[in-house]
Amino acid sequence: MTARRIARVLLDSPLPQLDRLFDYEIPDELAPEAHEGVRVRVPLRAAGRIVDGFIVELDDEPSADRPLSEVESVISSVPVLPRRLYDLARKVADRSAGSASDILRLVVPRRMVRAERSWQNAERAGVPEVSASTAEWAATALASFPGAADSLTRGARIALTAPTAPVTPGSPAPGWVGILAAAAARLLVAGRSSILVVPDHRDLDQLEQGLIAHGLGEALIRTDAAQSAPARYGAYLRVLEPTPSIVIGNRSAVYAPVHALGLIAVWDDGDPLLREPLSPGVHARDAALVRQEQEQFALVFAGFTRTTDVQRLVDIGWVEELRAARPAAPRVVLTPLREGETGTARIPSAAFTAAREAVRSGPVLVQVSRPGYAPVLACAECRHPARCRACGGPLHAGARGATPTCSACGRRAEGWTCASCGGARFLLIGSGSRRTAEELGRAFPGIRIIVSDADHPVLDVPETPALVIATRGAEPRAARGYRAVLLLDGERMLLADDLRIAEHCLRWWSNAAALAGPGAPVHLVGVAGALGRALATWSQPAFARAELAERAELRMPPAVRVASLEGPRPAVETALATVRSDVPGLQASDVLGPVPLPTTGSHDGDVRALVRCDYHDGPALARSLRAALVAAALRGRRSRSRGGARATLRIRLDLPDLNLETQQ
DNA sequence: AGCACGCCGACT
DNA sequence: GTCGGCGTGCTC
Repeated sequence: MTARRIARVLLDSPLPQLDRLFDYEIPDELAPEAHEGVRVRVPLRAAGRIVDGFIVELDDEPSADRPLSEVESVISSVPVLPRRLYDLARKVADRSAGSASDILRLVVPRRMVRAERSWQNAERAGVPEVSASTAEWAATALASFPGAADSLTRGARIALTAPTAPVTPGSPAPGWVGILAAAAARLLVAGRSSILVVPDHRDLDQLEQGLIAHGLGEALIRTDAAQSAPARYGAYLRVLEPTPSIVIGNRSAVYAPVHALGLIAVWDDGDPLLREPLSPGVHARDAALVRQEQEQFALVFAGFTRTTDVQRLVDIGWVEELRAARPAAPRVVLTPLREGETGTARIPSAAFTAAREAVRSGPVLVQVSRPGYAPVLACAECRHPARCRACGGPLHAGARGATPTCSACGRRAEGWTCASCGGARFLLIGSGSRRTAEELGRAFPGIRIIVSDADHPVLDVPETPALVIATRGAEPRAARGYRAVLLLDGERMLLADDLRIAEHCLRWWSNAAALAGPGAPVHLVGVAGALGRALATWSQPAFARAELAERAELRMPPAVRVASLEGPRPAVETALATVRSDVPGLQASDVLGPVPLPTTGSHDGDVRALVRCDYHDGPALARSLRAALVAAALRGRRSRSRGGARATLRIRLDLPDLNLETQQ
């Protein structure tokens, strides 16, 4: 009996029933290349096709044991899936009831032959140098948080509120960039790598510029979904090199298999962009926490605000709070809105005066809740909301006198008449950014007006006088800070149908307030109470703690974990039965629904149920959901072949919210 | 997804 | 005795 070489292969398939390792024999001619971590093509006989996969491990076994198929070919001899990355993907997938290959697809780029060849021919860069001046700068910057350097080197889990001013006076890099850059520099000196995760592209640009400005460009690797496929693959090959580096990127960068990981920093973890929209929908914060359980590195959650998710970790002692030696806060002025004020009076006179004063010396930021001109229209006769004739969606106007357009389907409503009274005239309700710009333009003659929203974002504004009207999240940066910030429409923002709206508003306002220059006033208009006080006293962690206590009482996330199950009613009911018997800790009140899904076309007649549980029961819930998903996938084929509806079950774990309507 | 296998009824 | 339809289960 002779021994044969076998490979355990993870298949690149989204099918839940294939999410395990398959054994293949390695034919002699492939043996020299078939290392651990390489991409291979293997036959799946029962499926009658060839599929891609990764060799996760190698082994020897006697030939006679069982018949095995052979590895068909080795796609590339570069080991792109290190064992520790597979282990991480496995753990993250298990925690979220997803497939390991769904995680790895986000991390390991497709092979690009030319990029691989040029990387192989390029000279290996040595260990990146950190100049004495950079090391000294980093030490000084970190000193603004007593104990930071020690926490970073001992691999602590940290939550911190970033400074709104640059860490070095006069530096072009914002304070948050300075702190993250200094932390990465500190670890690079110690020969360790860092991963800095930010929500969007603009953050990435700023971070990249800041790192280069502080002399850390040599170690920098940017990973970015907007890169070309060869550039992504080239960057990934650099990440794999056995030298310390600083990887910056969006949510998927959290998995980067760098050498000697010393730090993962997640910036502004309340931004929804940090949650992967593709199944299984893992948040970068959760992925970082899982990773921290299997590797020894410092984990930093930094922002201008505090999410209830991170505050929960602080409260249970899993994450420690790192405080600035001299906490600096923007100068927030709570400005009430008097009854009966209309038009430009939605800006109270105190805020108006502050803007007039401030705009003489530079840019003033005005944050509004909605883009466009008039976001809502109503019948001038009966005041009923104006609706689209085709789909019933709400109408809005792009400009004064323009034909109304449906906000849901985009159709133009030529010759609109009111459905309830037949009236033909409508009123413009509310002010979007363009209408606000028009109003302010009249009030501030001769002052330049700049509008920035999600569709037409402006990244930077000059230091010259200007009124900058921006929707939340689209605020441009002003190099030396805004001379004043006006946060309008707070009341309206708080009306959104979202159970976490107060937390979100505090994040939007904090992020805008952080753009104010030193001593510049920030007017929060029309918001009082605990929320207004939290911004005014810059005490977001205390607000998050109070919010979390309320959520714990109501058994809402993040005090508990929540899963959603969607699909045809029988599939959801069957899965719920599985979950009920597998997770004994589940209370009857912890299963919500099933209720019919709003009909969106593709899944007509589907229902949704929510299941919530304590963190203690989370692993059992994830395992049970996974089993239900595999069972549904096997059963689903049968009903489909009988001509039945798609029997697929869709499962998500760790929803941010219980709200059934606003969940995507 | 796509293929094999096995059970059962209908035909040579 | 054996051909083939269809439901079921698996994929190294």
